[in-house]
Amino acid sequence: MSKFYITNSIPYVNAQPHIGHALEFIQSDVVNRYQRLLGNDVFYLCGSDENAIKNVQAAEKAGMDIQSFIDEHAKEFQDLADALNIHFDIFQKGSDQSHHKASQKLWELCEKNGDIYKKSYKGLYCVGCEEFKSSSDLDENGECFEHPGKSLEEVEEENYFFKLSKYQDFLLELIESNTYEVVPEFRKNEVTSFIKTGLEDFSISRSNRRAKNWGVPVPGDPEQRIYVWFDALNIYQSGIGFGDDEDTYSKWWPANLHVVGKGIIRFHAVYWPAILQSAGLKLPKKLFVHEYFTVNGQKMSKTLGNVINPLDMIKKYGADALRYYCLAKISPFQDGDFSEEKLVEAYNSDLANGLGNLVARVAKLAENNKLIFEDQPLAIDPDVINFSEKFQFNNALESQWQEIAKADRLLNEQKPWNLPREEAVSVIKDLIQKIRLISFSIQPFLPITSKNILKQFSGEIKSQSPLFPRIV
RNA sequence: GGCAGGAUGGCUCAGUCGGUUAGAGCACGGCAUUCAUAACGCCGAGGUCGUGGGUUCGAUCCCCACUCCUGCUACCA
Repeated sequence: MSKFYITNSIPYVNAQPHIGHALEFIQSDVVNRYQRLLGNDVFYLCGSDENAIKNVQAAEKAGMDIQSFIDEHAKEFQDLADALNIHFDIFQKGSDQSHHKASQKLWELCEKNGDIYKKSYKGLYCVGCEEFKSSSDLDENGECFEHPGKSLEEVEEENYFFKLSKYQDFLLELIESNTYEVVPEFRKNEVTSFIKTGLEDFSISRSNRRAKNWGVPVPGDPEQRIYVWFDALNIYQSGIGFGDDEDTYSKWWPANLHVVGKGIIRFHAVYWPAILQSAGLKLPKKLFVHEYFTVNGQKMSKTLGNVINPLDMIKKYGADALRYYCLAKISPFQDGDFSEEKLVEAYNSDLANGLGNLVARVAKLAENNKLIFEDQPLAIDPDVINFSEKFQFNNALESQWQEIAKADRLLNEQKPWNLPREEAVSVIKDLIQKIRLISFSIQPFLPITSKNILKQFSGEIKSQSPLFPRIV
């Protein structure tokens, strides 16, 4: 048994969770549960990035004080996890004092190593938005979209920078050698080609004015706040006691796996290991990068109004149905499309007609024969192990659905309902064990369903109401 | 613009280190049928493998050009 520390990425809590968050929760939870099933000692973290300026702005817009605004939204993410039957060992909030301390400690370690220095930052400041804009935020006239006609001011301020450039060779070697492994391969290539274009130091603080006095104060400089990434990534450490509970920290760190969406790969594959190396801390082992959902073939966006609330889907179809769709019906390494129609299609064809129906027919046969099943040993199917190790959740499930089809065919061939009792019982017992093996193997994917089936197929077996009633 | 990846039946994808009839699942049609949730099983229809050239006895797979899509090309996260 070895320890396994896995992190979900840290959701940004300026809005409600959408179906994309559910996707990542589900994927990381499968790894979490799979590692536990293997017998490893697992710690599973999620948290919330709460120190960003956008949270402050979103709170102002909502007319709420920042802390309540953030707490409310963070709660929504935790509720989503609950609804999906996901249990984080910790949900580390960025506004928590323990996290503030941890971030200041990380800062001090990097500073001690000479990797933090002050430099002036020049940028275009929009008075209307009260924030700096990059060229991509501006229209063809060089003006902010929300405040056309107002030209931007060029403002200069002193900020602290992190010497990322110093770690260029180190990072290239780290990623290329898979010492810190980026999965899938094409994302790894993206990272190495990015590193090869040359790394520049990046800003890790903001003036209090720009930060609106929100966030973690820079140690020894009360005029500045630690800026987002340096702080947010550190939730992975503060959540396990960094700077506070060294025993717990040293038990779990480094992370065996960070799970992230493609949008934040650079921060995890480049900034983060550099910061840790600078601080003299251990580096994470692996980074799994997943893709995004489109909805009915279109990008999700608030303006299109096609944002799907995963809680609605769970209420209507159940957590395992949503889990199944997210895991089986899309490739983890490609954008997948979500639509309620496709969810229902998958539900009916695979869960109701496939797994659910097989369980129902075998249970009824067992009941008719007054069969008592004595437990036999269970093991994870080698295909499931093989695919799960590579995060190919879709292939893992596909392999088990082939087993389901095989069992259905076997039933049709053997026709135990026509056989004398003794022969029938032998066939049925064989099928029961096959179903139990399938259920056991899909436990990380569909935990509730798996548990229900194993419970039903133990001891005296009775026919029960359908696991997945067909949706008409 | 540069780099990377993709374009295969209605949908989602697999595949061919170039070789007689290009596969699967879903959806669809037919047959059969109860142990089962009008479910399972069997059978079937459905593709000029993005476009135009080239190499070859032969290309969906190799080469060139083009079109379209996606990602990356650093201080919004």
